[in-house]
Amino acid sequence: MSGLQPPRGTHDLIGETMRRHHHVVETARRVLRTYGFEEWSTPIFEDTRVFSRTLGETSDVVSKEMYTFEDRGGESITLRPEGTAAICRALVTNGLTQSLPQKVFYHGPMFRYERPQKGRYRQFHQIGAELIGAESPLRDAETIAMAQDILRELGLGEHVTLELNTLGDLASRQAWREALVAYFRDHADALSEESRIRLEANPLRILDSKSEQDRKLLDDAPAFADYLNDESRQFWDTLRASLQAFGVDFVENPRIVRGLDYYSHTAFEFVTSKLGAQGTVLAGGRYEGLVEQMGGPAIPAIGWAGGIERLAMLLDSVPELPAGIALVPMGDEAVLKAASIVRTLRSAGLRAEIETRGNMKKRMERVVKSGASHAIVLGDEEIAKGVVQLRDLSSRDQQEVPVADLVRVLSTGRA
RNA sequence: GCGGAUGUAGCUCAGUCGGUAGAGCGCCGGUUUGUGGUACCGGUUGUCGCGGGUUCGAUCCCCGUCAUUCGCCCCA
Repeated sequence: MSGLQPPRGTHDLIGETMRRHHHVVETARRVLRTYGFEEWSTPIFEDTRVFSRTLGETSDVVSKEMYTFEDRGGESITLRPEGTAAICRALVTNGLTQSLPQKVFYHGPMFRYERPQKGRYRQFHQIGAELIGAESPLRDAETIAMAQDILRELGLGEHVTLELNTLGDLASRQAWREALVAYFRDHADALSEESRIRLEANPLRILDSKSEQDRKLLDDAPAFADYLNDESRQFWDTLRASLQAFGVDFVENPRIVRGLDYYSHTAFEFVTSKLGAQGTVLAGGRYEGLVEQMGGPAIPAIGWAGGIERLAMLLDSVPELPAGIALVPMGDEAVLKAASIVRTLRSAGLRAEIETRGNMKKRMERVVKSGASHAIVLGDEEIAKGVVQLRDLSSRDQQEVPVADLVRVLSTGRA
């Protein structure tokens, strides 16, 4: 109870928590394969510039949430706060900009120095996918469809809705941003204190504000739709048509913006109301300048990342270990015999364990509690005859089975 | 970084108007080491989150701290 605790915002993945976590990753991995995505694993720490350059110096993540330190050689190192920048770095480092598209997924721990809350940790886990070399909005739609498939496979289809927005291209966004800043400057008095700060640092964030006074102001703010140039508008139209073609339902939400600077055009979030303030469960968008910032050519990409802890908390059912077979040997000789039987069962792919503690009643109690489907009881008498007692724990039927026939009986269910 | 709540056995929680603590569940053993989750009997568990202060005496009061949780910020 006292003594050493895990550091603030970290937690141990044990038992049910770990099974849920694992189920999320395994399910995602299965779906991702069907889309032709391949798994990459990049270092957990990187040269600080990988993140500081690309995420935008003014973003909160870079300015106050990164775990940055100097290593013994004097290099500035950062524990990765997200996955995308590192994937782009790896793409360039490994010379893969010549062979596009690259369809990549990853999962693992990320680190952000934030105030912990339910579903928000300092070390948390993400699973993410990046399609680098995404030539058309069709790829955006496909990548979003993939995310939706994963959520459905996890049984979260009912809990989660897709919210979609366009951020336009750089030119559209700049024109709109100027109009927006001008508008808010004129109404600075009516803005909340926080939004007045955002006005200078990251004005698009004001759209996201939860303050009521800001919301009122937003109704009359310049609408982005009026600033979309033809190219951006066409992209947006094609994206929505493609999503429909892939069978993806979505809700347009003009207030969706991105915390990180490298996004353009597509921005989306899968949202739930079941996790309090941490409602976003998976989010992503299109980014066009990131590979270039890593020293490669300008390559457009689309990607997303999901919070594994948040997804795991939403799962209705908890995956269990497969039911096993329990050996209950009575007597020293029987224990050794059980060891050899258990070995045979395991090499046949069955889960098998030996129960040796306590009297027979206690052993059977533990065996039943462990969720085993069968018990195998053996003592001197059985050993002499070369058989075991095989007991089906749900029907309570017990039969005598020759040791040599065990695997066959267990896998076919008949003698 | 800001504001609120919480912290007692492995778990859920009660309690002491200040005299070092309890219930249920769980766990362990027993009812002849050859048979089932329910029965009966017995047993086990705590630096009452940590540090300091007040007091003859603190788990209880005060201060600090750590952690959890809810909201803000931000985000997955």
